[in-house]
Amino acid sequence: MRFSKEQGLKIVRAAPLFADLPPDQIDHVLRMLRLKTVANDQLIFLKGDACDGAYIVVDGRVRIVAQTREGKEVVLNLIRPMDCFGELAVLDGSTRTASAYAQGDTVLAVISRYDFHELLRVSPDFSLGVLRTLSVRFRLLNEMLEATMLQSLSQRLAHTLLSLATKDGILTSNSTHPVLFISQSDLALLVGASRVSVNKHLQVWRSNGALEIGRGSITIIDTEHLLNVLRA
Amino acid sequence: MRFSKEQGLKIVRAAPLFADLPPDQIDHVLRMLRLKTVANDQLIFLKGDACDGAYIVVDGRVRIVAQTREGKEVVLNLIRPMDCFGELAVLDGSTRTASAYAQGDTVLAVISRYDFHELLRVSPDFSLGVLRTLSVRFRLLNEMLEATMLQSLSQRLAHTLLSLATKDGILTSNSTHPVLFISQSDLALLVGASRVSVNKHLQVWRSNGALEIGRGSITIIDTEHLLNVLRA
DNA sequence: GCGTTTCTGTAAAACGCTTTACAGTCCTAG
DNA sequence: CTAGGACTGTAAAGCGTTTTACAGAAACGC
Repeated sequence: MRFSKEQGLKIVRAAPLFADLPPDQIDHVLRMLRLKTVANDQLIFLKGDACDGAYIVVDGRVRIVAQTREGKEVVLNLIRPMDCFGELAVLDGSTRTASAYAQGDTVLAVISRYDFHELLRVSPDFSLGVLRTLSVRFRLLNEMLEATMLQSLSQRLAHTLLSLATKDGILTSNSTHPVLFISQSDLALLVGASRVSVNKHLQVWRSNGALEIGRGSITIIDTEHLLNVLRA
Repeated sequence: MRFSKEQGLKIVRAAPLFADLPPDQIDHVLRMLRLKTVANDQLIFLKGDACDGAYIVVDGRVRIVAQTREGKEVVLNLIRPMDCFGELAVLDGSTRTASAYAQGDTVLAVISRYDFHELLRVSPDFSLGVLRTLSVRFRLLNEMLEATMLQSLSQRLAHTLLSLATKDGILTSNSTHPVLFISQSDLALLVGASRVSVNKHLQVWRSNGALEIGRGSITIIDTEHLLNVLRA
């Protein structure tokens, strides 16, 4: 399905992938975008699949996931609106390095592999954007690898809580403390640990007054305390 | 210092980074390469450093390393002759994501940040090479992250042994079994574990007849056995 | 309203890895 | 020749995490 002109414009203007495009190329890109809606928890692509195209999240979220045959699972990345995913496989024409699932009902913009390469060919500005996107993602991945190899679970947990707070934290009217709407099981998937141990660490921080824990929500009371965990 | 014409030619022809260059650009690139020799274990750059340029290993090896203040350390990558490193920081103008040390006396070819960007500007073929190099490294990093998060130590060990065998394995005249010249401590750094636990696993495989262990060397007798560990 | 599912909170046992410690062997430099 | 350093081999204790199990509370569907 096609995007309406205004929808399309919003995407091309706001997505970092297109940030370097000069105005006269916007129309060209706009015609390449196809709309795709995905229901909650639905598969978008599986690790090892041949690639069809690159995606930009328009609304909702996408979980990039690695999993074993036995069902063990880790969330490698959470893609939020206006960010793209799946561009690596398009770029090098190889298979998907991980699987992607919709988290909540999600709207995607798709660029076919063919159009993506066409764009790369005609627009050096686009190449620049791709390169920048790729390097950002590279640094993220590197940071994650370092964290899992060198840091303790409590450090990784503190880090993801703080990072989630800046990205998804919601400030309610009557409080200055950011609230995260995430289950402890989903948190466990993000840090690559079991729910039980995640809960243990959260309990410690709750008793310290650093957190408040609700059903499906975590309120960060003492940011400084979590930062100190990172420095430890 | 400059490379001799023949040295330079060999590098430009053999390095994957330059694989896409048309012959008429080779001379241009050749003039950009500077020679740098580094003694064993000497620092090349430190994580967080501003970037000076990108490197290609000509002779010897380079360890890409992450480390904590307390001295805990992991080897993220081993760069072998004709492969490049440090190109990410050059590309996005940011700081080094990890530290680099020479492993053995090592010869490097350096391209300054300025020259690198000049090359990117004038040569789409070079951009292609950079993109390909980056995507290969990306897949490697991804695989490593997945391994550390989802696989057991024995699986990671088996994987690195097999991968080292194909890359550095040496076949002696009287045997068809590849020999790795690496200490168990260095192996431990590669898989991100302690020497003691690495030794334990190696002992198991020795008693299975899958390995032979020497002082500073490991001979892989039964490749199939290690492959089965991976599949388990 | 009632059963089902989802989520949190605990507890106990089991597991794997690290740490620490030490002995033995090989290698090398003085 | 000998002392020191690098490397392997082991053993035991300690630690953090996973696994398993279960209970209670909240949300949901019908």
